[in-house]
Amino acid sequence: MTAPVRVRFAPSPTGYVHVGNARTALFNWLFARHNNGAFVLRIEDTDIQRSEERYEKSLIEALRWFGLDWDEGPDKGGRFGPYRQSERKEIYSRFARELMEYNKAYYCFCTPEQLEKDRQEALKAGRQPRYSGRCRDLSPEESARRVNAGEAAAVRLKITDEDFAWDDLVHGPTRFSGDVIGDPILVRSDGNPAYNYAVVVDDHLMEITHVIRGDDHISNTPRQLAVYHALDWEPPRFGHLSTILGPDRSRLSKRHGATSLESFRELGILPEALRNYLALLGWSPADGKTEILDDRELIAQFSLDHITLSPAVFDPEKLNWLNRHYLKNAPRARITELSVPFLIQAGYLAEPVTPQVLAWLKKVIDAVLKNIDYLSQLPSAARLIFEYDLSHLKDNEETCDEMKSESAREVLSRFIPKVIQAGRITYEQFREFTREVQKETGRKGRELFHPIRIALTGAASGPELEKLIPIFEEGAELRLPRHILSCSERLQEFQRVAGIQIT
RNA sequence: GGCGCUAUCGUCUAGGGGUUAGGACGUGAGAUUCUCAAUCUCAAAACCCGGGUUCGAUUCCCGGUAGCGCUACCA
Repeated sequence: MTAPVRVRFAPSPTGYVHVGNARTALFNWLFARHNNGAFVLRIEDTDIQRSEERYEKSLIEALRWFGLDWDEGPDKGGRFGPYRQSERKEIYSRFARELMEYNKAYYCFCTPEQLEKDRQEALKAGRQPRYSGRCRDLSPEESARRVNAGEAAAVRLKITDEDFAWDDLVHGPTRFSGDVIGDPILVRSDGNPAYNYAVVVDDHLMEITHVIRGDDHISNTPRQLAVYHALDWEPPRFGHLSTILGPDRSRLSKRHGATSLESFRELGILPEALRNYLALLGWSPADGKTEILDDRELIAQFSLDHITLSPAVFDPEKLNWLNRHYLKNAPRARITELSVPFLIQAGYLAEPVTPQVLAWLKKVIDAVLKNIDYLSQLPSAARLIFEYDLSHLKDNEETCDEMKSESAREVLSRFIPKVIQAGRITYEQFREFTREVQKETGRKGRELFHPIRIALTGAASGPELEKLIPIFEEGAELRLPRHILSCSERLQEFQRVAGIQIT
């Protein structure tokens, strides 16, 4: 009987969650869920000031939006708490003291300036720039005296290991020579624990069994192994994930554009699309072919065996493709609801959004959804519904040419009066009118519909008229910040601007 | 400088000592439609370089190159 799997995600709250971190979180979550294990959220906030506590809130909110849930964390507790590093400082100093008692750690009084000087000299002499060990053999009495005298001191671990080896969950057997690292800092002179020390203490005490993290931590692993060894603790299994790169093959960062959970949310990317995409970045399902996987499939199929070792370039186009897929397949009611804030922001809707407006909006979404990659594109895709703008008719080559043609004027001069006279029309009536116009003018197909489309929408392209006409007619009766013009209102306006003569 | 990680279409990847090197995004062409899109069909597109091992290497080994990471009292 093996111990139950316990994994964790341990971000520091910085105000946004980078996709690289989001992917690490996702992989841990998938691994935990696949193995029916526990997923722990721990906040690494030792350096965060009080004023920045709100960051934790937004971090948790972003992870929730992303679709992850955790079994233990600062917001829900658990029997291994507290789950904030800032609340665990006594724990770190307790083990540091223990280590010093056993002579496995010592006070270091070197100043940062001194250390920097050592470093430069070592570099110049072509030596490895690691800690010299100056304070390593100070007597306990002298150390105590200097600390009592108020001298600033950090705590360093005494490295005794020959080398460090572990069987990496994704890279396989990995080995580092012991002489590449100097004695690492455990506790900084300001009393805060160093990262490589705090994670070890936390991971051990929280009984973490598998540490899945970015491969930038590979060379930190020996340091952490040294701490496990000194404390006589059994280390967890480590697995290191490759980096996510930007299109220029440098590490993906904010300067590459939308790279945080928050920014994808603002763009109107669906969390399930992002989950699917990120899961595929560095991992592939066993058949090597399936691209679209929901959470159930992701969890069922997830395995550390199929992790790619090489770094992956983040491809927004493929994310968009997945997002379009999920957008089209999600329940319309949900997408409609999600789209409301974007349309309010554009000034097309205002609170309160009544059930009638929502019902109508569903039709709008239905008409324009296939034209967009993500929800924030909705206002521009639906613009020709909310606004009837003829000002660009003349500078657009396509519409301009169209309007000049004899056949277009012929079609419209017959079509427009029919609609204006009828007032409100249904799509069936519209079809009747177009059939009549067809009979009267002999124009059909593109020649018939294109001018009508331009007259009705002010644009040469857009959703099917079959969908637009009821939307215009029903929209005209709604109370919206901006009145939606009905078909006949549009055509009256068109007549005025374009000067179509009615025969 | 030292140490480490990585290397298959433009991109994400599957595969693996003998394959027509598979899939997806994107791209191009065609079909369809009142238009754009969506959809469907088809197409172009890859094993970093050099040396071993081997009957045979894209696959295994070594080296090079390139990219990335670490080399902190950052996390």
